[in-house]
Amino acid sequence: MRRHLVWFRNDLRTTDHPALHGAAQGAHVTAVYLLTPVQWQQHGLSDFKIALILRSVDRLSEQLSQLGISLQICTAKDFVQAPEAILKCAQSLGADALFFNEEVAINESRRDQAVAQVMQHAGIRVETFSSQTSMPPGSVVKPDGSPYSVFTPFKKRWLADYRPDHIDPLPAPKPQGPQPSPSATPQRVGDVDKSIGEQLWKAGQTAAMTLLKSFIKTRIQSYQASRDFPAQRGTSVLSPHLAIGTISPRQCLHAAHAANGGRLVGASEGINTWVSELIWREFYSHILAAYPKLAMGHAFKTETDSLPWGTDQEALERWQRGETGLPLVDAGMRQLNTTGWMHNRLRMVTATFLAKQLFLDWRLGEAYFMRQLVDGELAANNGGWQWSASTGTDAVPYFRIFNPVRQAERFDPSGDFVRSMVPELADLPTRHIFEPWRHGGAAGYPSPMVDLSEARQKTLAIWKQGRLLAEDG
DNA sequence: TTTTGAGTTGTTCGA
DNA sequence: GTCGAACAACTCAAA
Repeated sequence: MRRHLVWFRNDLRTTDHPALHGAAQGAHVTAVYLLTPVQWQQHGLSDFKIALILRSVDRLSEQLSQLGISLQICTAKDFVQAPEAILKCAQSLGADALFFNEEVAINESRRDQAVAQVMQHAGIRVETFSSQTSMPPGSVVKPDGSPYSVFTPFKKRWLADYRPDHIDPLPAPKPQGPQPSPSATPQRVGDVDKSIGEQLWKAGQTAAMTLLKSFIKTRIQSYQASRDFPAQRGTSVLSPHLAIGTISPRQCLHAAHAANGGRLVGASEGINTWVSELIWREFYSHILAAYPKLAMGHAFKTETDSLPWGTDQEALERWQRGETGLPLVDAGMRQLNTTGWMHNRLRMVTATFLAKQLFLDWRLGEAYFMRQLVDGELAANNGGWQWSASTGTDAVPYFRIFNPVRQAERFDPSGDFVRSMVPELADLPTRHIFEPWRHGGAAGYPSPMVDLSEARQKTLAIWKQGRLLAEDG
């Protein structure tokens, strides 16, 4: 019987796993997961995310074991060492072929090309699949084959190209003989303990599916109305699972459409809006695949790279610690620091604050988010930051500058979210809580690091000047 | 090729 | 308090 090796990466599940499904057709399957601690460190992957990955690999190992599949856990220093490690594993198993799902990010696809080369050299076939998005990057294009750079036409095309078979998730393969005992990841990798965030972030595909089902059953209908209020549990919070692949976007779309009688049209506002958010994720994956320069620190709008972005380390650290003196900004940053996750509305508020009120380089904010987020994905994080900084595809106009006080009044009207994250402000009445400096301040809480009105004027002036310079050539 | 319509998520100011 | 205009034109996508 043929022997196939499946390499698991950002797809830590057994259901709707094209590579696993493909490998199991008439062959004996073994699985491998490669720990790359140095790569994770260099990439600035968050401790929350690393720990969630480790725990999810353990769950995966158990699931695979029930299917009679053994999961080998190997370690390589970084991506440079990856091809050799995978080859060794394949050869020791006598594998005929290697199966895996593709990743778009630049380092990952370089690594994968190197692996494919090494394998072919050794006479081992390589078969790749796509599952990070529902529609593979590069597949949703304009009639002339070029990529979309504006979301709305992309979404229209995506919806027009939608076919049920894009959405129907694949089953887990049938069990293949006796159950091997599951292997486990180490308790610590580098400085990271596997139990970090254990209470917050439930690992594995079963937890992900439970979360999806409860969201579809009880919250998706009110998603549109409640998604912007960080004090409410209005969003799905499935992003950590999507990031590490304990659930697939197809499974999410399938569940959303099943809740609507299997149809796409005529869904409720809640379902439509949530599906739209999943399409945003697909949009940014397409964008990153079409413009690899985005993964190398370049703005989509090239001319914005020459704006005088700041690098003030002290200002950056105040923002990072959540000590800017602007309550909603600080609440968002502290939510990120303590949980690894931040509500979408606050990602916009804190990102806009960094790029437009502090006029710090948006790349510094992007990198910090990646280093902290449990759900960090290069494509979506970069897309979101460039949107906020007005440097990206289909970005917000440069003069659209969120005012964190106004945003707090609109989206945290009771002040409860700020109170929950910023204990220094917990005793302030709602009418004082968003601008404590106007009411004598609060013990232990800093005064605002910028005057919002002045900062806004300054940013508008810089952009106007930048635009004039760009026109001059 | 030209034309036309449209573009995630805001804020401020003055009537 | 509410409302419309200004912010700034520009680029994209499709007919």
